[in-house]
Amino acid sequence: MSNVDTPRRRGPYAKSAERRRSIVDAAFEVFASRGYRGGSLQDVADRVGLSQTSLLHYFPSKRDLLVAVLNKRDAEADTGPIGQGHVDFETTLVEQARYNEGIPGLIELYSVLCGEAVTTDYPGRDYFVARFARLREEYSAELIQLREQGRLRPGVDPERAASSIVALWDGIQLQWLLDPNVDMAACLKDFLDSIIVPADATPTAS
Amino acid sequence: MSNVDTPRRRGPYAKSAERRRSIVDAAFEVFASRGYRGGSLQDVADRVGLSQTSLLHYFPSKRDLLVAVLNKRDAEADTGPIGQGHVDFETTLVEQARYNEGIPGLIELYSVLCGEAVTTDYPGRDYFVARFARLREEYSAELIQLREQGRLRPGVDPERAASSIVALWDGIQLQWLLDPNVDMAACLKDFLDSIIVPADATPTAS
DNA sequence: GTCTATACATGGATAGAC
DNA sequence: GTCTATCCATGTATAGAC
Repeated sequence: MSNVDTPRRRGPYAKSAERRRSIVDAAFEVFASRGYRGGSLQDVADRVGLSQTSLLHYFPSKRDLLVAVLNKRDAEADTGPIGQGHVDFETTLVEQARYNEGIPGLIELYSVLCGEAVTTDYPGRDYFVARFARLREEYSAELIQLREQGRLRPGVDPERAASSIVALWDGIQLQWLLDPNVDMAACLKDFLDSIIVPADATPTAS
Repeated sequence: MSNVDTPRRRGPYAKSAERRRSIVDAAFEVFASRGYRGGSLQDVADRVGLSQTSLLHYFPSKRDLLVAVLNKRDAEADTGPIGQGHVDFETTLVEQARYNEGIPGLIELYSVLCGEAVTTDYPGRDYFVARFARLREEYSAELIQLREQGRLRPGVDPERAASSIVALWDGIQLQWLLDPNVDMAACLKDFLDSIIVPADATPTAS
């Protein structure tokens, strides 16, 4: 609110924010490799070089830390290969998938927490429910738009196809984590080609 | 070895086997709703009406119990809608998916443990690695067979398609668990139709 | 802000009586 | 086979000194 744009005070505030960032980074790694339930605050604290209690000074509870980690995940996932220029739906997704192969930690975190999300009393459940709902809507809207351009193959249901894109992506990540030989991007591309007509196949002119 | 076929002794052995079964059943439920790491032996013991230490008499460690649960999962998953008569690859899969909607516990267990499987030092990791490898081989073989029958659509790569079938299935289960409105079987059918020509479309005669 | 000390619960697993 | 008692490790979280 006040003066976020003018970082006049370089004092404790800046340091505190940095601390928080490094804590979230550490928690990200811990949760990715051990899960939320399996990871401990002590693990996180050790990586930051802080005592477990000091860590709780920044994040009052483990749950709060998870929320922060999930937010960071969103931020990192948005940092895709392409900036904001809307190129092509299919191209964007495939490039994103290819790009993700370079950041296995992100995929690991996602897959682990997503599996845990279906358990009872899980703090991150709502996050995944909302995420899935949002992705389905977004992709569905994209597909409807493609249909209007005559690029959606006949008989394809946008809603179901949107669910399937998300599903295929999530599922292929699981396989890839357990066997890196699986070609995530290729699988995704094959599927997208089966429901979408390539852009250069129906242009106005060539 | 000795006389398994002749259940002469109805004594302690039969009872012990029954106990083991009920313990595995309870563990199945506990791991399904809380995960392996989140579930406790005490939870399991309480459901069976046994002390936690008595439970360890049957399964020396929590890890052993997980193995037993995973084996039970295989057994239950094999108990599909169709017996053993090989009808049609696509039909079999879709009916299996539809059937699974009636046993959410099985799906929940699978999804949770599968997510945990990508964490470090997880006892069930090998199980899932092997399972994925086997499914990919099986499906791939089926698709190659279909190709020989001229029922595989042109341009479809059997290996990748096999991976994708498994991936789509796993992923759609996750979504379904978090939102029952998602139509698992329909998504699977759509995808299969996009790579396989329906059986009644290329028969010898009609 | 950072720490030590500690509370308090829960976890898996063992020893040994019955 | 089943239990109680117990061990020992680990977990999250709090209190309070510095």
